[in-house]
Amino acid sequence: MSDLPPEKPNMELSSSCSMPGSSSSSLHHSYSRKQKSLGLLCTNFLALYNRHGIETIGLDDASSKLGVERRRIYDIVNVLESVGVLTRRAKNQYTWKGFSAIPAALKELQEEGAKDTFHRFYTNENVKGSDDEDDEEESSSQPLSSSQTDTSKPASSPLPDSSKIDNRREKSLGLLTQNFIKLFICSQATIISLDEAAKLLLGDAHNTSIMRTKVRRLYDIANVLSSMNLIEKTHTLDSRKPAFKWLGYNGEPTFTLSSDLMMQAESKKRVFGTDLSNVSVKRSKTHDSATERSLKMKQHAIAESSYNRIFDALGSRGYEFGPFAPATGTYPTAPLEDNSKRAFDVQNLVSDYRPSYQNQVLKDLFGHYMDAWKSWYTEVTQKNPLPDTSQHH
DNA sequence: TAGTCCCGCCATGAT
DNA sequence: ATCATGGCGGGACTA
Repeated sequence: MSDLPPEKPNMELSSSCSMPGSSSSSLHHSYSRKQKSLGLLCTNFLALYNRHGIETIGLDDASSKLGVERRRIYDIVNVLESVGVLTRRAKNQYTWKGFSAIPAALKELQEEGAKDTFHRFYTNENVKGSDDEDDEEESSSQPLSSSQTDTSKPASSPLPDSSKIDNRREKSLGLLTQNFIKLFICSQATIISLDEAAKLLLGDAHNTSIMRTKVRRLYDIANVLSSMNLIEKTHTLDSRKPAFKWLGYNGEPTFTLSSDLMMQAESKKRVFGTDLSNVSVKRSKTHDSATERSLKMKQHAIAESSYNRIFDALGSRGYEFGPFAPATGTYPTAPLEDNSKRAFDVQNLVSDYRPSYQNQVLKDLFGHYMDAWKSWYTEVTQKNPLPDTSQHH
């Protein structure tokens, strides 16, 4: 008893229509999906915990501070953990590792994917109209030990259970995230559409249903990975289909609480005299220049292993290979703007359970933001003379 | 219309 | 049994 306090969601949508114009429910605030996106939530999550002093994170704490159901926190935490940013410490508790842990995690994934000639999709399954072969194991740190790769089941036995757990783990968001990332760092692919990724990760499971689900999951993953700036949304060069480009770890980006969250705090209590409305440290991002550094781990030519084979099999239509090292900012294509990034609609949204903490936390954060921003700006400015293009007066 | 992907039911694992 | 996790997919939103 700690949940479901505020409201009992009946079925149906509660916040009826969004149709502007007619009707006269409320003044504004059309329900916007964006402000509830996993990506935005992740950004807020990081803004909240990505700073010195944070050592452990409680799921309840995160849940209440961010004003979302626990379920969503699990989603975020799972993918963050798969990249090393977090580690599960105990029930309800995670240890913050920070972005500095990403490089090592990526390297491990890279090696992991390189070796281990994925004997993936030994194809076919049997029984059950649904197939779905996904091997790959691994998780933390172990010198390879293919663990218990079941697959020794034929014969007679409805499969006891030994592999039942693996089955679950197999479909976990965390593992999916790692495999998704491996697709990029263990091959020359630079741009991959979620559709292709799903196909690749699945063993060619034409099953539409499974595909759909997998893709949904990939969207979730892509959103949080995007908010960390590890990937970025674009389109495949050829077909204009939406896809994601691997950016790699380029240093830790700056995170800012979504304005609506800030607004909540502000409206509740103007702690700060001046208006912080125009702080918008946002917009920075590491847009273009990010490319080059990403090939950091690209020098491993080992990739030609099984992955490439898979890519071949599917035909190289969708992806964007980058066999040549993009010397310096060699962008294969136009930046594609899309800067829309996350949206910060500042409207409304006052509901929320436990408004308590907010103020306090946010207050803290602001100090942090300013610092973070300043040091970031300084760093960037020094590292790169910043010829011009600085839209700051 | 084709993409996105939020929402929360409910199976499953931990206690 | 209760509580913690987290698959999963219907179908509402968006572009």
